Amino acid sequence: MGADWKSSLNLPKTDFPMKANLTQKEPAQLEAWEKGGIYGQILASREGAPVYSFHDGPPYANGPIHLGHALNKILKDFVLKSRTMEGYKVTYRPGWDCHGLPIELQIEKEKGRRVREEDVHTFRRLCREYAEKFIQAQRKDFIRLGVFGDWEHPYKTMDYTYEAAIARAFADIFLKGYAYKGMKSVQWCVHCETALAEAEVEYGQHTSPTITVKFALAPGQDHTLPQGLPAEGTFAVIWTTTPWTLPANLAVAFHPTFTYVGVTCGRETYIVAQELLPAFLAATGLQGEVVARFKGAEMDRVVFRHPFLDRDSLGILADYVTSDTGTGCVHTAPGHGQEDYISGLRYGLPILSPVDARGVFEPQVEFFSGLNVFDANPKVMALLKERGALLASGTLDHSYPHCWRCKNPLIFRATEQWFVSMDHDHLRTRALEAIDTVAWVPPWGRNRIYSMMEGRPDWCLSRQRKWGVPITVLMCSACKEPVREPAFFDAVVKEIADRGAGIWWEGDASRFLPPGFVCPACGGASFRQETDILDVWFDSGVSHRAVLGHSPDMPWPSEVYLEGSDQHRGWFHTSLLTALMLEGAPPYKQVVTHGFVLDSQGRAMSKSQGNVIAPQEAVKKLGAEILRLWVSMVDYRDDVSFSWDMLQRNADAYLKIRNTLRYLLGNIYDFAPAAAVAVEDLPEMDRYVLLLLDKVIARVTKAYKDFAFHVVYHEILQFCTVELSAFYLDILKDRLYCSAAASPERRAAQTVLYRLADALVRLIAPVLAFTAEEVWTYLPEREVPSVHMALFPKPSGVADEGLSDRWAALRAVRETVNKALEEARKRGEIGKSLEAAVRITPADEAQAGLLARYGAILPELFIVSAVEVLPPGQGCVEVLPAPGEKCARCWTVTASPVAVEDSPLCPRCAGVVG
RNA sequence: GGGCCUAUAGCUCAGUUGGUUAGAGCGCACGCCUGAUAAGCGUGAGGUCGGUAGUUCAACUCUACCUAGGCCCA
Repeated sequence: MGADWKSSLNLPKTDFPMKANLTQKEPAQLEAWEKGGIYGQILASREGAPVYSFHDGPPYANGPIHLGHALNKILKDFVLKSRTMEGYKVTYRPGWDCHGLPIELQIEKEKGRRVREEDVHTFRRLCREYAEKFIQAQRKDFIRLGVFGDWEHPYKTMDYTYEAAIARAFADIFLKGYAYKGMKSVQWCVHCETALAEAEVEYGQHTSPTITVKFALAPGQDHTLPQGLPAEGTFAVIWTTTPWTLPANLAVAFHPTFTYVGVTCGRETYIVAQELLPAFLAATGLQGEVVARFKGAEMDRVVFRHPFLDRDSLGILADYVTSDTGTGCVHTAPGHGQEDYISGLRYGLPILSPVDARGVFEPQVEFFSGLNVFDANPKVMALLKERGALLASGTLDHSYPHCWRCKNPLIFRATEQWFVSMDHDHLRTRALEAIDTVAWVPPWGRNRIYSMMEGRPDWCLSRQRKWGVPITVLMCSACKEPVREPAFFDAVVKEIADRGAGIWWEGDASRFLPPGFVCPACGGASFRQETDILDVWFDSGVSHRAVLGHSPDMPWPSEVYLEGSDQHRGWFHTSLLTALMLEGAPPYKQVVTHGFVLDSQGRAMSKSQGNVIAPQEAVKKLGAEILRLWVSMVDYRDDVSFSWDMLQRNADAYLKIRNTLRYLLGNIYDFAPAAAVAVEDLPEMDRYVLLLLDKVIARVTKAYKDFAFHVVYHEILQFCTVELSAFYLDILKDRLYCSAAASPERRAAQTVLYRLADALVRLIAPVLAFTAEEVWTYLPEREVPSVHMALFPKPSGVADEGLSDRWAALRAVRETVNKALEEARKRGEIGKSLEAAVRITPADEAQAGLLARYGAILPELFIVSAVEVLPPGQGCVEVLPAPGEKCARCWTVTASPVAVEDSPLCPRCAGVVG
């Protein structure tokens, strides 16, 4: 037995645990951060630094957070932390969207419908409490993810000050002339006498009457008729399941590309889609001869006559016309159908809807006034029959919308609503131009929002609901003109700021008018107040104004908006519109979007599919850090997959990074940065590694800047595994362990290890927020108490001078040697590589020159005991058992052992211990 | 049905303006080490680049269509 040489080695030493124990350590770290006021400290450390304005898109305060929320907030945290480490002062004030239908519905479900109807103030209080409850729950979960921010002072769209900002924004838009009152067709329950949102509609079987009706071609057409179609005795034939909507008929729609025929049956000629001709003939029992054949496009603006009213009905074109039922000619009543409404707008038709809230025809309606619409169906049919316009009738069982509460069938009814005009002050044009001044990440976002903006109708702001901010408009009872008195709005907004938007329902809003105010238009002194509330998209759409521009740390506009790609239609869209109306410029310079979280099969997560994974569960099982690492791993610009399997594999990657850092820490336990070796005095391999580090620093910091976090992940992991663990650190072991502790060569290695640790911990900090902080406390020196207050690493600035090329060539040789060693190992000739000596025949002079130049360090580089380089030849590597004796200290096989204390030692080790 | 988008090894990503045998890490298999040890090292096996048709001397890369999936709209 030789002496205990192991104790003479400088083996790694660190208390930094190999096992992360994240699920236990993270809560402790969070507590420490909170106790130390980390967020405030970071801001304080950036006093006077340039400001990076960041504005949070508010999640809806309804239900616990899901993976999509986690993805979004973690991405935001990457941005916040990385921009901070770039040296900016970044304030993060999270927000919540609180008003709106889903919460109303939830309260109605919990407390019953009466609550809403009986007392608006109680109802609103319940909604407010509900939202607050989920804000607290979501806030807790967001904090748990390691997201830093001003969680004590988030913005909530139901805050009185925020509600006042909404009302102010509406007032400004209104006073600038963007808002107008118009008609829109909505789903309406005649029993509940209310408009219904899409979420309140239930589809169920319903039996409707069907009628086939002819519309005569109007005499004296401006249009050239298709060839073969008689100018007289010709009819377009429509088919409908809602006879009662015929009094509101204003058009007949044709599909522009369908083929239509004129079929002559007796003295009359009927226009129907060719494909539906057999069905038409079967239904009517007619027989006929096709006399004309033409495209639907030819019917554009051809005029027909209403079957029983003294009114024209315009031929129009529409893509939604189908050829599976009916006749291919579609009865169009813009006041009674969604598609009809759109067509009506396009053709400039009035939105006629002569039906009141109870579903009763208004007095001016000929034949049917005072009748309930459903009761009117048979009467309409009778009248059609009387006029000879009814070609066929029957019934149809089909899916039809019903009220989710009273279960009665719904109707479409045009009602008065407030709109934002897309044309006022060229709003649409300016929006399109503004889109091109914004940087969209990924770039296709530009096209997406552009085409939406290009095609969208006027923005309907009205909601016939209670949980929201009222449209604070007063209208003259006499002439119906809205009041445009600025003092009125000032008074309303002030009152809302003090006591909340509920004040609108506290009696007559005329109290906000200046004393003695009369209608400027007619002199009337009596006013009626608007009862609608604002679309919640308006609430969040003005967040830039409610939140930004009030303090120097959060200037308007935001540098970036970062949300899911669905927000091209949502928040990005509405925010842009409000900003252009209010400020004349977009509220963001850059828009970053992420995709949706899908399951491992690439399918959407849904309760019905049972493939939902909760972020809370992932945090509980593996820790927030692993979830954060997952976010950084995937390319979020597409949809991202999530599965336990993936997360588990990610935990392995985490351990690789963690262990690499642990090894670095373990080998600098006796190193003081003051003892660092100057870069120019470092061995070439050490300088080469610093060069590699510089490249990683450059690539990673650029990736952060470009929001390309998955590049960060892959760069770091690649660097830790390939460059460090498998190459540099493996080779360095001999030097670190066996050299004299304070020897220049060991100090050189430690200089590099320290730099590596210091740089890596900073580079990973935005992603691995917890682990980086843990590592930070183990560094021998740190200029700030938290890694999150630190800056990204500066490059060492090592000059290349051919270094990377030469070392790339050396590493190629190393690979060949490894293959040869593996073969020898397979033959059982060696175990570990130190048992081997290699003999290299270079392939050419160039390689021979390279190997000659580095001859002295080749054994170290290959981790073998001896290397012999022969004259250039066919390029091969031979592996032989290394001749000599195994050094008892460093395990290298040495040809010239020295006996020290009965042990054979290599000359180097003999020198070190002697 | 329309708009936008995605599809490269089991997983996550690379693949520059079309140009040799499509790369990496993880995972997997086999082996080594036992002085990073619930660690470390080495070697290896995995892909007809979603499918079909086309443009081209040449296509993972360009075009069209199809399939599967996602978001938004209807």
